[in-house]
Amino acid sequence: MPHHDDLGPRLGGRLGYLLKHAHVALSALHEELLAPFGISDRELAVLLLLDAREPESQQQAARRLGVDRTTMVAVIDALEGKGLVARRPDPTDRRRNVVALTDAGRVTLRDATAASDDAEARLLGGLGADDAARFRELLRRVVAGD
Amino acid sequence: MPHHDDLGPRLGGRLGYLLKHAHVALSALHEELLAPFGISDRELAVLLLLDAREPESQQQAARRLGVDRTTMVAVIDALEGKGLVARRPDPTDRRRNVVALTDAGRVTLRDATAASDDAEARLLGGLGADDAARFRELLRRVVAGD
DNA sequence: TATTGTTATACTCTATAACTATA
DNA sequence: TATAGTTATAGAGTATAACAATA
Repeated sequence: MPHHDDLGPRLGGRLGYLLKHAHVALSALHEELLAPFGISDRELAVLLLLDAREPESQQQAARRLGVDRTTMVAVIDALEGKGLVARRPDPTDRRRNVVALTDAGRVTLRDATAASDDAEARLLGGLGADDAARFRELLRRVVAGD
Repeated sequence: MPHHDDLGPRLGGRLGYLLKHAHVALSALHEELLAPFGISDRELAVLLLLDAREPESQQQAARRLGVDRTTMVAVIDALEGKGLVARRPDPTDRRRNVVALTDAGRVTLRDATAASDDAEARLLGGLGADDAARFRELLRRVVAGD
């Protein structure tokens, strides 16, 4: 991980620098805390999406996550290889795969989400509970464009 | 750019998702607004760093930005090719290059920084001035670990 | 021996184009 | 003709290893 020597206020205060490094720091925490469950932060995102939206075709899931459908193929391949999701042909349109969580996938999702909650809490550890909640809400509004 | 269909609160509220998409949105704004100056957001970061810290060796600059020294070689190559920075051998240690802004580099830095300020303002456009300042301060504390 | 800049190389992430099977 | 999944391929971005010059 970066060493973070002093940058001076001009670069160190830029939003691009700050957003990138916050994301890198959270990714490192996720890599560490999700390791026991054998999944990545991106795979957890797909499990969360399927849990909320199932049944969902691969392409629908890809659109919601903002990635290409060809990217989704490899992610689903990996999750299926671990037994966490299953592809079934959609009976009403046999071009499609419906992707659904398995029982093992639901267990992993529950435990890995708790680990991710821990990673988020560590990232925001320096803020008190009130400021952490404020930060979450402001960040949500930034992304939503409100 | 992503279409952002509804994700449900579980995924759409995760910090990893929010930080990534805020960063992607800002990168897109930077790509658009920095185009007239012929530099990328990463090149602007290096110009800002050199302006604050010059004279600086390539390796010192790389450490401060948290990237590998081999990555910095290509960035400096590009900036030098555009006439915005110049490499000089360090007289006191001839293994090193001292990298300094040229006059053209200083002009580009000034104008591109104004464009980047505009990009940041657009990203935070939905927040009022008070909330934008609050968000900046909280994000800075998150990265600093305070 | 260790360090700086460099090159060559490889690995990850992602997208584009083309193929297939269905519609 | 168009769409879903897939494969092959290529382009960023970044890191590791090895080399030459210098300390």
